[in-house]
Amino acid sequence: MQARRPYRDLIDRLKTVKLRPTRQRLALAKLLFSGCNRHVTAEQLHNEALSAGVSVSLATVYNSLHQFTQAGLLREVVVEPSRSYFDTNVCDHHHFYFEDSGELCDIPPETMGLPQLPEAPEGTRIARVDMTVRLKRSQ
Amino acid sequence: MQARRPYRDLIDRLKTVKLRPTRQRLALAKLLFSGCNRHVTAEQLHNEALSAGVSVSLATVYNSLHQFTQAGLLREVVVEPSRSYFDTNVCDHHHFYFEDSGELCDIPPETMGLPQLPEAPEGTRIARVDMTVRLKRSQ
DNA sequence: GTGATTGCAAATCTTTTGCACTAAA
DNA sequence: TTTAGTGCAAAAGATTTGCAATCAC
Repeated sequence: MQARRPYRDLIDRLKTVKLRPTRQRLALAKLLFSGCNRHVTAEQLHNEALSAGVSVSLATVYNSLHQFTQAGLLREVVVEPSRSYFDTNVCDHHHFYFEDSGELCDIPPETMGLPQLPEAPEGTRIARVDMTVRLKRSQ
Repeated sequence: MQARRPYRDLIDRLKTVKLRPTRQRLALAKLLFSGCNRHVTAEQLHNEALSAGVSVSLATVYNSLHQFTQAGLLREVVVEPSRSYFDTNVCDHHHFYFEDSGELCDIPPETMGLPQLPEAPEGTRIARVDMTVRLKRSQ
């Protein structure tokens, strides 16, 4: 049933967060949100868009990624100095980071207990907890 | 007792990790290791050195920070895209990150239980676990 | 139409690099 | 003296910005 109006859902999704469904945003949203959860860098997404025949500038990719993040559609993950990943899974969860390949991957929540969190210091509240389990090839 | 040979300990510390105790490395080591544990960026440390009347180039600060890190004297902490912090506390521990000020601070280990870790995937081993509790001003 | 969005190229910021010079052993 | 370390200035990445052209409403 979706076949006849492939963009309707994405358009609604963008409108809901008050972003105009432009050609570029729609194409990027399609790449990001039509399949499984993903972890992408701006550069990767830009290349994917170009490969898919969508002409978007890298600046617009950055803008869109930040707008999507601000709107709660994406989450920014910092694991490396000087390269940001954007995660389409915005639920509470943590990451494996493969140091050898630079690949990022969700940790299935059921494989780890909830960490016992410390209290937030006076005058602050916890905005988010990020945990990264850094992996290396064994031996 | 240390007063008469203020640099002896630092010199030994550098020699132990096979780094020549040059004027610059000693000055940086002094700033980093003479007081309490610290979290600094390259830029911060460079400014401190200049303020202390030690002439060091920023390139040398970067080199030294990485050499110290490789030698296990420091630990690199990634909490922000495109800015690295270096932590003089190399024991297992986690961080509070004050998003408003960019300040980084150790979480006292006794205030949080050890998280139950997931198994490392086939063929990998856990190199390190980084947890960052991101804080915002409350209300 | 009009205000939001885009693309481009230039600017910015952090970090790294190449290489001649200097200093530690 | 010999090799490691330093400083500088230039290069490299990733990201951002300014602004005229374009597009969604």
